[in-house]
Amino acid sequence: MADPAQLAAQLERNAVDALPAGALEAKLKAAAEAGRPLRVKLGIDPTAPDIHLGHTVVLTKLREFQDAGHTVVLILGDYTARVGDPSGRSKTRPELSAEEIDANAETFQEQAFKVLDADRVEVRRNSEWLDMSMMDLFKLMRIPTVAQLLEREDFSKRYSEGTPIALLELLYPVLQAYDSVAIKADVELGGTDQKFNLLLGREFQNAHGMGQQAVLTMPILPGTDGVRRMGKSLGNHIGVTEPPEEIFGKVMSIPDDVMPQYYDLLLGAEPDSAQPPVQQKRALARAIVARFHSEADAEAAEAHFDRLFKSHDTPEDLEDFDFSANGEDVHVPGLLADAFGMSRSESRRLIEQGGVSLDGEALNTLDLPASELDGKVLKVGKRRFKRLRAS
RNA sequence: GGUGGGAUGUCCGAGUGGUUAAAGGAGACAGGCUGUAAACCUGUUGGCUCUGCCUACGUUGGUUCGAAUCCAACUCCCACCA
Repeated sequence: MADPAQLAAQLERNAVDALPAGALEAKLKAAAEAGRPLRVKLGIDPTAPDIHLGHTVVLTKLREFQDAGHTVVLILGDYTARVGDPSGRSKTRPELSAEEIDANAETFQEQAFKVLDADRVEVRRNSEWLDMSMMDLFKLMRIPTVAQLLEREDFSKRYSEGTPIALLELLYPVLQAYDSVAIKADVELGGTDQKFNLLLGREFQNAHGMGQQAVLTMPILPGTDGVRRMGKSLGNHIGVTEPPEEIFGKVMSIPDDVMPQYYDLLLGAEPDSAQPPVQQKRALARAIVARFHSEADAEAAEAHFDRLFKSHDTPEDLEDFDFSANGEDVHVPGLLADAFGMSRSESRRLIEQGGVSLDGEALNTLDLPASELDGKVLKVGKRRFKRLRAS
């Protein structure tokens, strides 16, 4: 095992906070001496079914711990998901059903293993210990004070703005902090927005007379809009299970100025500044696709991208859309609506704006005979295609 | 429990009896430019059998030729006081 100081420095690379100073190194040292692996905690609430690149920032860091011989304790927050983490939120989260959460937890775990080494993970669900009696809960609720909880930026902001804060939400940090007690965490990782919760975990461990975890916070990856944090509900995410072409395309659409962050946080590398920005971004997109799929997929995705946006060809394997030809003219807005899942009014607008084409020719009529449509490529906007088949 | 304020389209937010499918902004989408970047210009942004029709301003009912706008009840939210 490497020298603790060196390893600590390596593990703290690109972390925003490593608290308290020197704690990680001390933990590593103690572990090395005792000859036991550290228990490194990450809690994820399965509020959405997919893991996106934002999640992988912290997962990648966990992987580094694994590679150094430590154990990752992945907590699927099935119980806390029902509470709803208010971190960075300005509104109360909607309530999820137990079934949704369960299904999400399944896929989450599966997808997390795209980054983590499955052999060195202990997967737990926090319902195992959070489904406790009120008496036990009361004991936990004595630990933090209201002032302490309200100190948190998002709470204090909501409080002073008059945005409602459910009592339940105030309880969230308590539950997460108790997770650390339950699994005896040595280290806990999270996004910078988790700092308060992670630190509260230390306090809880102390109150339970156990060693306090070291805390490591990672930067938040911006979404494809380059502004807000990546999140599924914000519609700016790139999911790790998305098809290669999708990932490639989405990466190509991020603003240039967040490229260095993507490089740093996802690849642990820097862009080749000798190259023009487009080339830097292509290399980034290739690397990300290769990571979650394969080199071959990355190449194919790039070729696909070029076909679409460089040579403006249609993709090679596009989906068929069967429409019924009954002798009468086909009402194109209806066809579009059925083929692409939009409203007829929306289709009509797109046609009027020249956003719809048939075999590359802009469409300007609303009704066409089936023979004019059969076998042709219908294109909507820049990237939605279907091949029409009369039936 | 008392008093006062509020609920408008994806979001924010104007609008206090008629020309309001509802100002403005954001976002989104489409077209131009381009590197599916940014910036910028233009257009669109409830639905439909689309030069018209239907549905919409918390819910229900009422006043009126006519209501998002007035009245009543109800639901929910916020603030202050207790």
